[in-house]
Amino acid sequence: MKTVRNPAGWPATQEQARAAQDELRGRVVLDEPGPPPGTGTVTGVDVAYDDERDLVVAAAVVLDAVSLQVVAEATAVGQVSFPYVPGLLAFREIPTVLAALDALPCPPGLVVCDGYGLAHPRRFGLASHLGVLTGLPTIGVAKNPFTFAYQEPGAPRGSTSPLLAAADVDAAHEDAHEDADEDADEVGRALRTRDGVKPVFVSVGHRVSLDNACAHTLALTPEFRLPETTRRADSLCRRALRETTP
DNA sequence: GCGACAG
DNA sequence: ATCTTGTCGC
Repeated sequence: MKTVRNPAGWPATQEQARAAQDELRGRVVLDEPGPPPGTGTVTGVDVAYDDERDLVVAAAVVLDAVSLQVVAEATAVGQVSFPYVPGLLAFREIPTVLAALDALPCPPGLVVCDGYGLAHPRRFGLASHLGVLTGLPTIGVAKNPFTFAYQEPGAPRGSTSPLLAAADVDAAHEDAHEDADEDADEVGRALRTRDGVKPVFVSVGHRVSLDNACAHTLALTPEFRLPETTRRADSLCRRALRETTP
């Protein structure tokens, strides 16, 4: 496990980071359904921080999509090079996550991120960003709704409700249709993965439809609220952080 | 101006 | 994210 360096030209300021998002956003592919749920492999990525030493450890864990058994895993260590700013999470996590993905001995298949994709202030969250940089199909599964409005889904597992972002009133030309409920965009879904338990917040990253993103998330939550991919990656990067003693 | 704010 | 005791339940 070797330490990572940022890609050349990686943004150093918030202004550069927002500009990078605005430019890369156009490369997101939204018209592909993505791999069918229950086929191939699914990979979870997550990171853990050491504030004392400004270290970040990333983990990538590949699961068989049917058995959810671990097929492969890898970790990477990096220096934290960006502060936590809501909306700019990717610039803190992605360089080390890329290194962990590179260290895998097999293709990742669908990548499940801890955070957002389209459900983002500039429609370019962590999952979208990772997808554009790798070309891989990605989705985001977040634990919190951020600032997006949503109705509480029904109590049974599998229930959903749209995550709504206020539409751009200036560009929407709402006058063209008088229908109600046309003044908001569905940027993701609140998805109940366990009966009566707080939902997770699913959004598309890259090259996956929202329906498929939700189906994958349900297939990954036979027992717990969070996807098995996220749980495995979370425990691995925490363990790797504990065992990192420079 | 003030509050809210993925991880 | 991370800091943390006990507790309830399978």
